[in-house]
Amino acid sequence: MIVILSQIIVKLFSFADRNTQKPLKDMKKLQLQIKMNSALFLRNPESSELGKNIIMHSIQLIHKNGFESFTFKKLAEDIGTTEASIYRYFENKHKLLVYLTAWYWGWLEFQIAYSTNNIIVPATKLKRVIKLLVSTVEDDEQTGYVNESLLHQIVIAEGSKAYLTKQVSDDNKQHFFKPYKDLCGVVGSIILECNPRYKYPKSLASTIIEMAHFQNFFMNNLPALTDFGDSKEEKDVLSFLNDLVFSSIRK
Amino acid sequence: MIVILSQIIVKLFSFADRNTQKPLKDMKKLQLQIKMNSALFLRNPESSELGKNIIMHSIQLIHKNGFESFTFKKLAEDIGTTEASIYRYFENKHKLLVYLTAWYWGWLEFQIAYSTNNIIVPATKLKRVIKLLVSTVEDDEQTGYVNESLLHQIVIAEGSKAYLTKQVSDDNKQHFFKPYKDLCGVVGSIILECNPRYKYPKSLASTIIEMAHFQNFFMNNLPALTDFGDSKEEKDVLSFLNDLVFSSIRK
DNA sequence: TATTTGTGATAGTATTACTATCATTTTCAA
DNA sequence: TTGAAAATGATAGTAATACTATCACAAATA
Repeated sequence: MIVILSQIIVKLFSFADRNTQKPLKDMKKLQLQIKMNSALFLRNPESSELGKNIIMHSIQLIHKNGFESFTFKKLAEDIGTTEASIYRYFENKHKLLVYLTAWYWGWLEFQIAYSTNNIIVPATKLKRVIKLLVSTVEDDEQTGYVNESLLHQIVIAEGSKAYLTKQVSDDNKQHFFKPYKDLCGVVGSIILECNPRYKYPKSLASTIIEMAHFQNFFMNNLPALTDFGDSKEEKDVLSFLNDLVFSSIRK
Repeated sequence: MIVILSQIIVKLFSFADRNTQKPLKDMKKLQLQIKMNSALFLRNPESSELGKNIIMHSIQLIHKNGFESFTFKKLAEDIGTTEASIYRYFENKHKLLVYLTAWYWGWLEFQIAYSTNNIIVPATKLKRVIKLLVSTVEDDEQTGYVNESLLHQIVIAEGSKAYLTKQVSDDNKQHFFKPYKDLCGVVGSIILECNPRYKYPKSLASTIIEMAHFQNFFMNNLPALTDFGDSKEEKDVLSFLNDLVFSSIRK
């Protein structure tokens, strides 16, 4: 079974035994696949073991040492392959970063769609969304080679670098940031559901998204910029954002 | 006359004629000097022509080509000096970026102090502050070698890279971000003047500061993330932020 | 089984990010 | 005004980065 909803493909695999062809009970799994813009890569990393290793190990390495010190050479050594092989998948490390963040936004949009599915009251929906944006994610077993928890932290610390470049307009023309914009659109329309007369739904949406991450980063690294330096708790960021958002739209 | 207020030094120079020693009328100038953390440089760039050239040309080059493609070699060529000479002033380009952003925050704090000087009503003060944060600055003649207008745009597009690094905590220990934190403190206390019971003054302050820049960047580069993509006008960002801030603190 | 496709191994280049040395010029203090 | 100290320029060199190219071999596929 395959379900496709806009950018996300949900596959229900029935793993079968290689020899007997009988379905294996415990290997029946729901598998999430985020549809990626193919202009982001030279060869689809999902299509091979090496590709999946590139994603998996790049997440680990960027998380560990930061994007600046991350190189394809180090990644190759980490995986046990060669630099040249990695260049067959990604043109350069910038594209890889954009790929990773785009994947994250796509994944998050699915989480939001999934977790606000049956909720009718828009304000409740919006609260769920904010919570998802702020919260540390657990590693999602539905997506084999991606560690969402690490990726979340990468998006916090390095995500902005994906678009804070001179090529942002070119990249945008190639729709590299579509998942981010889609997410922003989804959040914006929930805001409008809450208050159809609110004037800045998209700007408020991007503010929530950015601040969910920046306040977290500040809290942990430059605590004087926040009011949560002592507690360092996500729930405080959550309270702040809820207060900010709902006082704006319920005026 | 020299006036010193926390981080800023205001010098009133009476330029005198070299020969007659009579003060020259039209050359009487107010000169602003931002006090910089000396751990940011190896040799103080304010102390020499070459140093001032480094600041002036680095602002031009980073603005023109972006921080990623900016190198000390290109800067040296632009100035007409050598790479080695530049390394005598700054350890590396990261320190230079931190220097430039720190300078900007210091300068902005002075602008805020100056322009809210005689205002009594806190809300009016806060509005002024938001306006200063959002507005394109005119090149300030009081600061010879710094083009504040270009620097403002650099801070918008590259400013976050000053702290989004693995060394952020080390840099913070050396007080590299003090000007930013001070500014945030100033804005936070104006917020508290408006409403002493508001719970998140510092987080709201950093939100205003970051969003004043990010919404501007989005508006011009990723307009789908804002509600101002059509107009592309600063006054719209201003309205959004005013709405956001005052509905939060006047609840 | 022949052919395409992907990977590994190796090599090579231009640029970046520095460090080092030494001669020359400028500054400043006695 | 002179003489030492400090700053700059000129040049060279190194290790790492960010790639590109080539060829042999293995695996998948038709």
